Amino acid sequence: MMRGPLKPQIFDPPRAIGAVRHFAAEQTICFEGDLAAHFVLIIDGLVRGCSAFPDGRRFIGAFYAAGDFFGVESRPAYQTSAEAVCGTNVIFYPAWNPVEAAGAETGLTRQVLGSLMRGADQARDHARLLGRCNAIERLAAFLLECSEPGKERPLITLEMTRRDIADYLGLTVETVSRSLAQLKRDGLIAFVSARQIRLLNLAALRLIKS
Amino acid sequence: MMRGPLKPQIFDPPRAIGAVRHFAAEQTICFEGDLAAHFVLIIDGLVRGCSAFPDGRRFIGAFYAAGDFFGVESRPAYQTSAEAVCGTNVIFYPAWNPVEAAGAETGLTRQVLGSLMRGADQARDHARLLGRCNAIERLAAFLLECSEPGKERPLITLEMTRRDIADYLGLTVETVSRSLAQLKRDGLIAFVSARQIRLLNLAALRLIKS
DNA sequence: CGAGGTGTTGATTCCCTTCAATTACCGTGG
DNA sequence: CCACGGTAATTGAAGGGAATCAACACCTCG
Repeated sequence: MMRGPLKPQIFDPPRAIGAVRHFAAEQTICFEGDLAAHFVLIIDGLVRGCSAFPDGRRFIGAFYAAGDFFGVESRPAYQTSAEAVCGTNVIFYPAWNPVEAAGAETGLTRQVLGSLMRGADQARDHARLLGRCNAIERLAAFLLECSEPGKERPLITLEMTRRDIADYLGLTVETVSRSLAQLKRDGLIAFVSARQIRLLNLAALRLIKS
Repeated sequence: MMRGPLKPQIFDPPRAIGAVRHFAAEQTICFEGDLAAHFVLIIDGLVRGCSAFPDGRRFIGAFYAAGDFFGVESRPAYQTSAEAVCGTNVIFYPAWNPVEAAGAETGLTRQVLGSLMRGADQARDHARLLGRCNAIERLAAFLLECSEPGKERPLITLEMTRRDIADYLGLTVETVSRSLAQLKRDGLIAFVSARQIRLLNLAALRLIKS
């Protein structure tokens, strides 16, 4: 999450289908259950991978930012929907599958494979967070995820709503709001605005996240 | 989860390191943080992939059964420990990495790739379950996961303890016990013993799982 | 300026956890 | 074979953290 725009060199344009395509905020890029004929590379913007329950509950499995791939599936259909959180540019590629990819040694294949493995790791971390951490710990982990590494007191800009954050962290919007308020009270973060937060104490946040 | 023993043909013995190795119940097969020099194929038995928090909490990210691979990592070290739940036989292979694998088109590569992708899907499903489902729903999903498909009223044998189940579902042992008791009261399952459960109504369980 | 979505805060409820006690189970050894 | 010990599992009572319900504040944009 939270990366800058990509340089065109790594797109592998010859294999791309069509040019860069733009999606406005809240537009769906691919639908859960649809045939996964393509996978997608994000050039810039932010995408949420989400799935809906029959009764209206929603869950966001991951946020994807510039340089991330999504839509590489082990089954014929997309397992989750992908929706633009804000204005987002992407490139489509023909569906990737292990059998043919194992033979073709291209830069793109390597990138997709690496992305797959990192995605699996992240999903496992996410499950761990949701399985065994309380609200404060989830928020701390989320804020750290959103921050670029290396900065001393990073300023993070949240493109997503509190509802998105709640559906990502398995909480309610109220609990997200209250937990952020507590982190502020404790002096670990400061609000520039509701969507802009400065992390004042990375060490303490990492400790909470555990 | 819950598969029978494997046929030797699919092991790809030429690439295996050493012969089949046996691990007794509760033995650790690989340690979180250790250098991931190998990945592992399970021949028979059951393995839990788990990670511990500094304060003693534990989380089980997945159970691995015959035919499953684990230990294929995107980083140099194992992200989770792997422990035998019961007596388990495994084969070790030299660590797999995307770069070399992309060139080598072998049966094993294909299998590992497929396993990677399915593992990622399962981790996402798991996160969804932990993020947005209550205790009863988690148990229903778990029982369905443990049952072999196709059977009308499957009898499942749980090799793991209630603690293992709790750490997999992000609950306490007490809540696991109580939720199973409720499913029994509702006539959806029947206990042969604490570790043997018959699923009496798959349709209802699937409905709960949602 | 007003409208509507977004976010925060307060009061109450409820589901799961925690703490505690009892029961069931299983291997061991008399 | 059965008594014994220890772990595993169940069940009960009480407490707590997040959800729910409700009201209000804050932007953003027409």
